[in-house]
Amino acid sequence: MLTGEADLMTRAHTTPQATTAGTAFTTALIRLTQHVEQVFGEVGRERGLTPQQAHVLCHLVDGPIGMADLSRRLHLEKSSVTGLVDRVERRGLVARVRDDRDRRAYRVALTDEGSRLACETHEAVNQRLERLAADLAPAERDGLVATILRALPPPP
Amino acid sequence: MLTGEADLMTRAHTTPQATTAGTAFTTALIRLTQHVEQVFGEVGRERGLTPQQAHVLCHLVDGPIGMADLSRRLHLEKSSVTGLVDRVERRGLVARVRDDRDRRAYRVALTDEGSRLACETHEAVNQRLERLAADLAPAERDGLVATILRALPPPP
DNA sequence: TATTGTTATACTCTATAACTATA
DNA sequence: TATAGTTATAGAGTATAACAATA
Repeated sequence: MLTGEADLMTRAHTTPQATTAGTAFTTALIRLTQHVEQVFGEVGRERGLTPQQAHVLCHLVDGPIGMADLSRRLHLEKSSVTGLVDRVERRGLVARVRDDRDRRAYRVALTDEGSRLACETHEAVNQRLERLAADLAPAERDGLVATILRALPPPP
Repeated sequence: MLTGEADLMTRAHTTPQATTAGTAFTTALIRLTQHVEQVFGEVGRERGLTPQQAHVLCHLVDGPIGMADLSRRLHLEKSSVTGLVDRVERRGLVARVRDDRDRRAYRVALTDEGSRLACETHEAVNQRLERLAADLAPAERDGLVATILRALPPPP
C-alpha cells in the first residue's frame, strides 16, 4: 500500500484529525529528530564516544556545570548523570571539582584532553547540522529558529 | 560573557565558522530534538513503555514490518532490533509472523492489545507534537514541513 | 555471494529507592 | 525540610562478532 504525501494531503481534507498515519508535521519532526540523534551518534562513534557522552561533552563546552544542572539540561535522573559522568571521568575527559560556595556540590569540568575532544565534537555536530540550513536564505533561517524557540517550552 | 543573537550575527561577519558557542540554528535544532525525545519518553512511561518501545510501536501502526526494514528505519543494528522486538513480544504487544515469500524473513505485527496501545501511543505523541504548531498559520506550517523534508537526507 | 535473522558477549544507559552530607 | 550527590540494583538498550538458513 502506497502512503505518499499526496495521500496524506488528500486525507487531510476529509479527516482533519490524525488517525493512524500521523500528520505530515509530526512525521517531519520525528524524522528530523532521528537525524539529529544520528549525527550525535556518528560524530561520537568516530571519536570513541557514545551519543550520550557526545551530548554531555557538548554541554560542557561553555564551562563547568553542576550535576543537578546537568540533570535538568539532559532531562535525566541524578543517578543517571552520576553514571554518565563516572564513565567520561574514568576516560580522563572530565573532572569533578568541588564548588567553593556550596560544599555539597561538584562542578563537572573538561580536562585538557576532554576540552579538545569536546570542541572537536561540538564543531563536527554543528557543521553537520548546519548543512540542513544550507539552502535557506538568512531570513528563512532566522524565521525557522524563531518559530522553533517560540513553540518550545521554556528551558527549566 | 553574553552570547545572544546579536553577538552571533556580529561574529558571523568576522568569523563565519562557529567556534564554541554553536549557532542559534543548531541550538534550536538540538532543543527541539530533546523535546521530541521527551515526548516519546513521557507518553511511553504513562503506558509502561520505554521510549524505544514507543518508537517501535509507532512504526508498526501502519502495518507489519520485517526486521531488516525496522533496522533501517530505526537506524539500529539488526541484533539491537532483535532484542527490542523480543521484549515487546514477551509483553504480548507484537508477534513475529513468517513471511510467505521469503522464508528467511519475519514480519513483526501488532497483536490486538499491541494495536490498541500503539494507536493510543501514536495519538498521544501526535497530539503533543502538534501543540508545537499551534501558533502557526497553515501556510507557515506547510512551509516548515517542506523545509524540513527538503533538508533531510532521503530515507533509506 | 548476499541477505535475513539470531545468539553470545560486553558494555552503556536509565530509573527507582535508599542513603549521606550540606543548606 | 529541601537540595546536591552517591550507591545499589535491576532492567533495557546497543554494537560487535560469529553463526544458520534462505535467496
